[in-house]
Amino acid sequence: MATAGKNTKLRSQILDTALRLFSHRGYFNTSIHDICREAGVSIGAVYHHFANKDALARALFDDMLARMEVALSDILACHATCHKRCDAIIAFLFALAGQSPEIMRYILDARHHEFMPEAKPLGTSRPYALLRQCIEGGIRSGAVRPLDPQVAVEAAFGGAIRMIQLHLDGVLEQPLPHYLTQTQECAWRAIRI
Amino acid sequence: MATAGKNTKLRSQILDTALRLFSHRGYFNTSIHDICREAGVSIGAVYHHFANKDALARALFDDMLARMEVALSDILACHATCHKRCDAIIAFLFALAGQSPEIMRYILDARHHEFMPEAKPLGTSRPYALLRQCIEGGIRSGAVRPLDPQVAVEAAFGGAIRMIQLHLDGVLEQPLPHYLTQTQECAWRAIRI
DNA sequence: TAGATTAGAACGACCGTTCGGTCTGGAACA
DNA sequence: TGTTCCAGACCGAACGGTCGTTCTAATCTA
Repeated sequence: MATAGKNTKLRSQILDTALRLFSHRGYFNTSIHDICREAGVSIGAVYHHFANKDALARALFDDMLARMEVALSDILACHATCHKRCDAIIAFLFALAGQSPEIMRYILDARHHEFMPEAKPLGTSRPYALLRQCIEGGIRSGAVRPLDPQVAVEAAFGGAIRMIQLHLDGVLEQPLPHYLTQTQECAWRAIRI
Repeated sequence: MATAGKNTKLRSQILDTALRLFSHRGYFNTSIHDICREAGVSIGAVYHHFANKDALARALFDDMLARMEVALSDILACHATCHKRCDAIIAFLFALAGQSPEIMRYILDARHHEFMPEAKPLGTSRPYALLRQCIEGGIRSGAVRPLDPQVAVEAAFGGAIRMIQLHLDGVLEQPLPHYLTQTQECAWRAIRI
């Protein structure tokens, strides 16, 4: 059984290696044997901590989403206005993409439903709900135009997310922070009153 | 050898089936045997028309990109101002996502570098270049603020693309056309002077 | 008939998973 | 304290199945 609570050393070694390999080669191009070789861990250890390959990927995904949720909650708590919150969220996403591209790639790039059949799409996740909450607050306060919330969320953060994708694809000519101010400005102009 | 030029009946049967299966189950969850069964075609036929599974996926991808390029060129030719072009492009993308979700899914959803190692990212494709050309024209004419072109492209079309992703994930509450006007409006406000 | 096309059995390689086993630390007992 | 015992942690060879690909023969077509 996967001991969800206990964080043994091997368990996190496995998760770290899996994140690296999954995000670089993709889920289907990474075998359990690969993970074991790279992590210096036996096959038995993997199957001791995780029910199977799917469950390993899912544990990783839940981990990433949980971290993301904490960070976003924090931002909402630290900033009062919708405008400041949007700017801070985009800055955070850019920073995360710079520091931990593997996390970003795993969250954005992977087609999770291909290997986690019952996985909900990103659009129904808790972090996404926080983005929506941020925008809906702006609409209520009159800072944001009375748009459909889904349209407003994507208008506000879609550009930033796409910029991050370009960054991860190595297509961007400049380092990511170079585009931060303009991206924030466009995002706010798209939805502001 | 793959007879790239000749369009035999079987070849397009194979391509159609591959598109359907790839876009629903994903590349790695679709075997050549699956395609043969569904298309009512023999394995030999597949390997007569395509060098291997990768090449089949690549042929499909090139096909889709070519169609996309034709459609976008057409739009640029039919509309004079940047504003009208942006609106028309978003309307076209929405229409395509509604009529041929499989094409859209295959282009947007698939992680092509996972099975086409040397594939260029979408950000370097011809259709993307056309989007950029549209925006750069707007900047030159003074209709669009003098932004970095990459930021402006993503600000203009990122929201629309994300809305389409939500639609393909089945997360949208209303049918896609319901969101068209607001999406166009947000896009233009993000970049206009 | 020559060449293009289609058929499908067969093969080898890989991959996820299983399972019988070893090791270790500490609880229970004398 | 010394001994026994056990459960959780970890190991890795082996298995069964699938998949991409090959190959030879059959069939069509011009």
